[in-house]
Amino acid sequence: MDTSEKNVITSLDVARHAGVSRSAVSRTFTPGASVAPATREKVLASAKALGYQVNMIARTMNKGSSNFVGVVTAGFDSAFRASLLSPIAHSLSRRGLMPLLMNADDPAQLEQSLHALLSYQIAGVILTSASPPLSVVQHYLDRQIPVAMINRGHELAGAEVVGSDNRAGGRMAADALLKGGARRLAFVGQGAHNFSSRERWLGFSQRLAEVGVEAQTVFNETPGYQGGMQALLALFSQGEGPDAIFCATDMLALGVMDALRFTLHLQVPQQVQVIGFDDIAQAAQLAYDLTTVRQDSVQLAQRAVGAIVARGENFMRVAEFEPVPVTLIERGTTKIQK
Amino acid sequence: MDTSEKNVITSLDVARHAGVSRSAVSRTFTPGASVAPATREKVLASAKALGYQVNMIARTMNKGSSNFVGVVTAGFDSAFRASLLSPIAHSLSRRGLMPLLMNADDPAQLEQSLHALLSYQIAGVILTSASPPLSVVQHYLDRQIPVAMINRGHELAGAEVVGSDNRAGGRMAADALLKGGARRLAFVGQGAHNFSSRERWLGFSQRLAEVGVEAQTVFNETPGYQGGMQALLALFSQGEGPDAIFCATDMLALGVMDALRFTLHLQVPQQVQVIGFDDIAQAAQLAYDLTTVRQDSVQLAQRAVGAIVARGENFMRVAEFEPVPVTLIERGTTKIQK
DNA sequence: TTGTACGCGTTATCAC
DNA sequence: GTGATAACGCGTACAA
Repeated sequence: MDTSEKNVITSLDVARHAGVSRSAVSRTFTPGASVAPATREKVLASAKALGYQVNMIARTMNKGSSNFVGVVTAGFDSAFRASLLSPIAHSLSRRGLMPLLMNADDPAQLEQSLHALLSYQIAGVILTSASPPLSVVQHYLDRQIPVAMINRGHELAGAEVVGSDNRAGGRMAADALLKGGARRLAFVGQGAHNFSSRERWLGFSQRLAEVGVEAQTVFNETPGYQGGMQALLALFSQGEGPDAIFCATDMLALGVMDALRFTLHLQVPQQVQVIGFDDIAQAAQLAYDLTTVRQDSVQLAQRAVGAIVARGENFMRVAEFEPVPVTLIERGTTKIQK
Repeated sequence: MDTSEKNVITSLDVARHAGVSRSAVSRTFTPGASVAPATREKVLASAKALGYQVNMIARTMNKGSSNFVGVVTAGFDSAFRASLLSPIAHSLSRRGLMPLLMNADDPAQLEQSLHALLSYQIAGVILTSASPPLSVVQHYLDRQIPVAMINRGHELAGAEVVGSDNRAGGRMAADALLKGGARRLAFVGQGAHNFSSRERWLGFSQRLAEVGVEAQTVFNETPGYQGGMQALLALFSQGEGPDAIFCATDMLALGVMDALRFTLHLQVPQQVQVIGFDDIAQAAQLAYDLTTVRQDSVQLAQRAVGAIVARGENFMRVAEFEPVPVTLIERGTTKIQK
């Protein structure tokens, strides 16, 4: 019972079944081709009958470019980045593009992987991570492959940049804390090399400067929950300590909150107000109920995908950066006075 | 300055540069081919000089199968599933395979997408979601494409099944709660159609039966945090309510805890003990400090990838299911009595 | 509008 | 061990 027949249907099979030529079949499945409605019908009928679908690999080979889009992400454990992944996959799929996943956790491996992507004739690359080396990214641009970066600086001419209005978010945070009566403000962020963290701090401190206040700042290399705890203990290790803290990410804020409550036994928000950034799902849980600045991850994803597509059609297009609006979500870690 | 030269290097370019034939180049880059060390050296040198890399698309077309592996996931928002994604990508990459991401959030779209994967000559599919329709999966098996499913039942002959030892985990949870003096036990799980949830409940209730105890159970259709809150309120809506609760996932447990603490104002673990399942990062945060049964996601990922590879080499191999061990992580939501 | 013929870059087969 | 040659399945200029 050796049924090792080639079970795969090609355009030739469909052509024969429909009594037309292979090119007729090809044209039927090529958007924007010229086929007579009659033959088109015949072909589609035969295709459905045989279960034919275009071999994307063959199509890619002869057209020279695919519908693969590399999605580079470091740390799916980051809740916000994970929340970006789903809408990205969705947006790509809606436009007939295929997400090729690329893990950027290991910087050494990453450079290889990014280079390897080139041999797949990819249609573009989306970077959601803060880390990938720009040297490799330049390779893509040299080969006319569109690159979109989310929440990064405009360090690379020719790369599309999509991002939230981080500065406005920082200003919102400042206003909210001031409105709650804050007098000694602090900022907790990630390493100064981190673009979005720096932007949020800039917005925050600029707003404070306008009202003549200066904020204490801690840039911690350790990200996330642990980083937040460390940063908080550093803030309180000398002097009086702040009565209001703006954190560059929600995860930092959760660490800050837990260190405040369980290590220093301080009340949030009565003694110390806290604001985060991102609005991850966890921020809404009752144990934290964190006031935060929400990023619109669906919007970010759509813009990144849109940018890839647009630049695919015209690689030399002028990219104008327009930040995606953010929203203050007021919950229980700030004091609202009506 | 129209530099629209074909900038891409092919094996022919390398062949010419090295003064050999195209075949020699191809053999050099084909694992397990026979090339004279001397020519091999020449080829590699030329390849490096020109910046050549094998065109994977052309290779795929010629060989009839690619190194793409479809990774099907519903809801990256689920922390545990997200934690699976990173090791899967890593394991695949170590074996020279490429993860093609597939979002299963929209069931209607999913069936199309899964079908579309076929036109990419994929080498296999890994399902981490509980939902995908088995009908489509059968298509893959019919075409001799390996399929690995994580934490699902053996519903499909020929599909590789990888999973945690869910029953043992349920037993551990029972023992831990009993050891803490529990008398009125309850189980909170996801809909009965959910395989791993059911298995965990089976282990739990079997262990309890051995000591002559019966548990109250709530199977809630709503998953995650919200589902946990709902389930808990249901448990306490009549009668005395349990003094110990085993939840099929950590997210359910977090919802249960917050409803206990913030809605019913009960003490955890003094009045009610809680145990979760998964050990997501959030379980270790001080605000919850949740005792839980840890799944080894790295191990699960490696096995799934290994299964794909093994079955790719021999599609008819006999797959023996061996559950991945789980570990009880004791934290602050159970009472430990030495 | 339709069919014919060629090329995309690679690997497998076959003589040498 | 090496080099020529034939596929792989598709899109598309070209001629009809």
